[in-house]
Formats: sequence, structure tokens, C-alpha cells
Amino acid sequence: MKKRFPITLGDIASRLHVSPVTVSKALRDQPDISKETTIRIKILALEMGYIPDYTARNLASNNTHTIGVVIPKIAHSFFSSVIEAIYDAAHEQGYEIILAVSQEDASRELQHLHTLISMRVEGIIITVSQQTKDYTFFHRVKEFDIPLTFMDRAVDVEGFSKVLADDRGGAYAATEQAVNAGYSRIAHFSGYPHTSIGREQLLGFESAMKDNNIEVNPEWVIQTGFSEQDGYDGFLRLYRSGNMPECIFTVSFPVALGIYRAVRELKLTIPDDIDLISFGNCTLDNVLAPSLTYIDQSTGELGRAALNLTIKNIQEKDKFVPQTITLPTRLVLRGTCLPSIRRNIPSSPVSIDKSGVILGYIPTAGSRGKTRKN
Amino acid sequence: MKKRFPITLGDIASRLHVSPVTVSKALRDQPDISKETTIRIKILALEMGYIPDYTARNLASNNTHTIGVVIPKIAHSFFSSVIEAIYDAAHEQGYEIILAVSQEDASRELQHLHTLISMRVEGIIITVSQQTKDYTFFHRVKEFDIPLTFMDRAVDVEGFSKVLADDRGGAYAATEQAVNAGYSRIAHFSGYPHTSIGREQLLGFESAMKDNNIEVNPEWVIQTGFSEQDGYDGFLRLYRSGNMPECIFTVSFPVALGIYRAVRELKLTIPDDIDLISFGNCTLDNVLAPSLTYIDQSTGELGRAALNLTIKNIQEKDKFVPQTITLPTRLVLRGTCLPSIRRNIPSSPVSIDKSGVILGYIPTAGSRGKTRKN
DNA sequence: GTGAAAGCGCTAACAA
DNA sequence: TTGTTAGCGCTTTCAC
Repeated sequence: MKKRFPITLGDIASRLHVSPVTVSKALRDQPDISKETTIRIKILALEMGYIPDYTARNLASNNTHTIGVVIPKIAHSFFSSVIEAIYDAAHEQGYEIILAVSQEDASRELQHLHTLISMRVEGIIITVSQQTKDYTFFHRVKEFDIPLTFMDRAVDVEGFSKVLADDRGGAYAATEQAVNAGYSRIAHFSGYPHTSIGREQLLGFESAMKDNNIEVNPEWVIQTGFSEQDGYDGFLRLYRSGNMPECIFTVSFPVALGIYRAVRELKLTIPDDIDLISFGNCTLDNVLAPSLTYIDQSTGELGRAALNLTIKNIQEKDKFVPQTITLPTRLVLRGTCLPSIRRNIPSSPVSIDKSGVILGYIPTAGSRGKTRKN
Repeated sequence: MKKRFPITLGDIASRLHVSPVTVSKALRDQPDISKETTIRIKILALEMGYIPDYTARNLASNNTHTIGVVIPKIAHSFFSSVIEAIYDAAHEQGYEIILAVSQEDASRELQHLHTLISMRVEGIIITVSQQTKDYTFFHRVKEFDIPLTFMDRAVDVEGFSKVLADDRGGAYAATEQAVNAGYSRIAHFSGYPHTSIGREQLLGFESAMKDNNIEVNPEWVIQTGFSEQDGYDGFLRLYRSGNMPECIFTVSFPVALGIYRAVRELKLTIPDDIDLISFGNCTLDNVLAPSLTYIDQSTGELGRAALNLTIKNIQEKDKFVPQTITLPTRLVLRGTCLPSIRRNIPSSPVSIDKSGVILGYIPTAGSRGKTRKN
């Protein structure tokens, strides 16, 4: 016997001598079908291997329970963990995710936005590409009544929800940590100035310097990108210039990594020849030597907050108010950028809040809470 | 004036006094509509901001141009680069990707498979979770006439396409490299034995050992998982046992990372106290000291091959023949697991094929092709 | 508690 | 070259 797939509601209905409507309702647990028939229907549906057709369901019911996510990159630890959080949260809430990758390309991003609308997603979360200059299409999305949330990278448009990291505050904290460590010759490897992240961090850096009465040396504000290569190249240039700072605050973790690499090749040492502190999640705790002190921006929080806000905006579409959530950062002390007294205990990481209060020792994964002394 | 969105084919049609069918055809460049009307229609569609409704199109045309991908994890450099490749390749071929994440959970995986069928994806690519024991549902997928391709992790079922890394061959090459480096006391941190990857690599390890007349010491075949923590814990246990090998071949890159961490904490050195070679992509070339010699399994190739094979199976559904593609691995020499004569030139990476022939120097990103001497 | 009628927006097949 | 008819599989509405 050859089953004919896919089974439809009608197939089930005719076998049970009821109407397709009854089957449809029963399978969706509508209360107006009797307990009995509902069960009979469900059992038969299971037996027959019925799997609903969402293309039809979506068309008829005019909703898809689907959220579109547009990001610039996947193979990048920051984005991949943000996405993982989004997927997780969506799963909990019963939404499907359609993920689109722009590869930092504005036209591809635009194309994806079209596709997502065509797919009739109910909401969109987007981290704009670095190229994106034209914001008109975001308003088009709005005309389609699709809530759109900007994530991580801010964009200069009103009327949308945003979920951002506190770049300015984090940069301030990082700079202050460098100052507390006893440095005044501090450089900043900042991101591209046309990105909100680059601009915000620079502002945080400058304001912390100013508050500590330290002049910013323009030669030491090095505008690079966010990649490892940028860090590597930037450091080599800086080194060759002959005018070296004592400490560098980098805009992203990969940039810091690039500096590690350059430092190693130049046979210098961290933190003695050059000290380092970085914004952005260090994915290599305890592998780098010395381990890097950094500003943590919970990627999980970012994804979850963006998803939940978007769903809220979907469900309360009528009373929509644009909302900006700024997620706090956290200073995580490791083996770099420490006051010299502390230099000897680099492997016991410590967390400090923005005001400088030590929150407690965070056991490193694997340290099992033991206190190591060295 | 308040535009009523979304615009439909009918809206365009009535404005132009043609039928919706004509519009539909024109927008899809069907040759049976005159050039002239096609252009008129396209212009108006653009003006009116028409965006097609795929939920309707998919239902009517009975295809979705969509491929489902199920993977165990995203925030993991291996999977995130595989996925990136899949997205890229799909974009080129005009397919959309629906990504689902099982989080290594079999029931979640099953649920996702249901959803993908409901969404009427035309094909599915899956890397099964480590838990997955029950393969019956894969046959159900087949009944729905949806080609399914297993990727990376093999599964003991017939009748499906598979795209796998050459785990056995790669493990053989790694082991042989350890032997060539002069070691005979070689350990293998292998994966879980219930995974195909773990089993295959162990077979490769054993057969290389046998071919070189070296006895495998069962104490040195350490079955752990694939994570950094597994490597860390395993190494500590091994170290405490007092019976140390000279060299360890690890099943995955994270496991090797864990060993770096443990080694550092124990104040040992690589490669003098313990040498290391790893299967799986090293994401940190030039950051680790010494840099790690490893078996590269092009993640890009894996994703692209899986996608292309799946599309082929979709397009030639009638003449489907299950096919297994095994992708070759590549030994990438860095600073570990080298014959002692070579120890001094660790930073000039070299590629060697399986027979041991040097293929040439690969310039490291950032080295700019310069030959460094140290 | 159940079902008949209508239609979601689009496309396939066929007619004109 | 264009349009008519029919229907994809489902849900919504409303009558019974």
C-alpha cells in the first residue's frame, strides 16, 4: 500500500465522516469541538502521519509566527552567540526564526529585508551592516506593520525599538581601569567612526580621559576596523612610529587578539612593554597569556532582549511606543591592565562594577572554585 | 493619503485595467506577456511598493525554494562557519535557508524536523544531535519526498545522501605526523564512542599506530567529549596518573585548547613536556604559543557540498541515488608536533598532503607573504 | 458541537 | 498576447 503524502485535513475528515473544519478545529484544540471527537481526530491524524501545511495555514490565518533576523555575519563569536540566544528565546515563545546574513553588504541586506517581508514575518530584528547608509527602507517595513528592532549597532532613525550595548559606559569603565592601573599614556584602537559603536566608545574614552585630567593624544586614537587584522596592522604601525603608549584600549576583542599576535612577533611582552584592555567578549579566557582584562557585554542578554522586545511590539502593536534598551556592561579583570600591586595574582579573575567596587571572585570554568596561589 | 498595505496583484491589475494573472506573469518575466506591458506593470508595481506574498505564492505554486538546516549548535566556531558557507551558497543558488538549532537535544531535533516539513522546505540538511538514536523519522521525511542530507556526523541509515569529513583519514594523518615527529608514546583524546566522529577517528588512530608497529596503550585512549573542558579535565587526570605520553592527538580543537590551558596552569611547556596535534579547525592561528599543528577540515567545503548535493537531489528527484561525499582533510603544520630539527621554524606554516609531501608555504594572514626568519 | 460557504493571494492550465 | 476558471490547504464566519 502506498500512502499518498502529504495527508490533508480533508483526508482525515472523510475517513471520520466529519468536515475538514471540524478536524482543523480539533487539531488546534478549539473548545467548540467535543472532547471525544477531538481525541478521535487527533489519534487518526497521528496514525495517518498528518503534518499541517503552514504555507496554507499562514495564508488563511494571516499570521506566520515567524520573526526575521538580519545580521552581518555568522562565523563570528559575537554574532553566533547572540543568534543562539535569539533562537533559544524564540523557541520558548513558540516563534520561528528566519535568519538572513548580509555579509556586511548593504544591498544584500536590503534584499533580505524584502524577502522577509515577502515571507510575511511578524517582526524583524536587525543588526545593520557597516555599509548601511540609507534608512528609507526601514520605514517601508513599518508601513507593512512589521515591528522592527535594531540590535547592537545603533542607527540614527526615530520611531523604532533598539537594544544596544552600553558602548559609551563600557568604554568609560575600560579607560578608567587603565587610569586606575596607573597609566596616563593610553591609546584607543577605535572602530570606524561611521559606526555607532566606534563613535560611542570614542566618546566614552574621551570623557573618561577628561574626567581624569589626561590629555588625549590624537596620534593614539587609531581608527581601525573591528577585526584581528586591523589590530595587528594598527599595532605594527604604532610600533614603527616610535611613539608608544603604555596601554591600549581596543574597540573589540579581535582587535586585541591581533595585538597579541603582533606583540608576540615583535618579541615584546604584555603587560610590560604594552598593556591591554578590550571591549567585547573574550572567547579565550585562560588561553591567552596573559589573559585579557575586558569589558563584557552579555551576548545572551542582547539577543534575548531583542527578541522579547520584538515579540512585545508584535503583540501590542496598537500601543507601540519605540523603546531603547541599553544593556549594562561588566568589567572583567584578568591578567592585563592591573595596578602593579595586583600583577602577581592574574589568574584569579575578579568582577568589578562600574563604580569600581569588587563584586567578588568569579571562578573560571575549570578552576572549580579552588583558590589557586602562584 | 494612507496607503493600504500590503498591495496585492489585484490592486496593480485594476489600476492598469488588466487581469491579475497578467500582472503575476509579468512580474515573473513570463515570456508570454509583451515587453511593453511587462514594463508598465513592473514600473507601477515598484511605484506602489508591491512586495509579493510568498505564503500565497508557495501555496499556489507548490514550492518554496527553501531548504531546512538542522544543527546542534550555533555558537561554536565549527558550526557557525559551516552555516555561513551554507547561507552563502544558498544565496547564490536562489534558495532560502530555514535554520533550526537542536541544542544537542533529540526531541527538539524531531520537533524541528516536523516544523520544517510543515513549512514545506524542499530539502533538509542535518547534523544530528549527539543524543539521536531513533532514525525512523528520517524515513518519514523521505515519504514527504523531501531529500535529506546528513552532514558531518554520519548516521547508520541507508538511502540518504551524506557529506562527511574524512575523520578516519585525518586521524591517520595526525597520528602518522606524531610518529614522524619521533614519538611512540602517543595518546588519543577521542570523542564519545557513540558518535561516528569519535569512532572513526579512533579507527584512524589505531590503524596508523598499527601500521607503524606501535602498541596502543589503552590508558592513553581517553574517551572524553569534544569541549575545551573535556580537554582540560582529561589532561589533569592524565597528568595526575603519573604516566604521561610524549604527544597527544586530540579529537577536536577545543579539546586541544583545554590542554593548552591545563598545561599553562601546571607550568609545563608545549612541546617539550607534552606535544600536541589536533583534529579540527584551529581558529586561533598565531595567537596560541606555540601555534598548534592540526588537521584542517574545510568547514566551507562541508557546508557548500551539503547544500549543493541537496539542491541536486531536489532538482533531480526522480533519479535520486544516495551518495556519500567524503571531504579530504589537510595537515597544517605549525609549531607543535614537529620533528625536532624543524622545531626552530615554527612560525612559517607549511601544508603537507597525506603522503607527507610538502605542498608549499601558506602565508599566514598578516604575514603578507614575507618570509620571516627567527 | 458541527459544518457550509467564502476566501486568503497567488499560480497553473487552458481558452480566447 | 491576454484572460478565465479553478484551486492550492487551510481558517474564519456564521448558520444550524
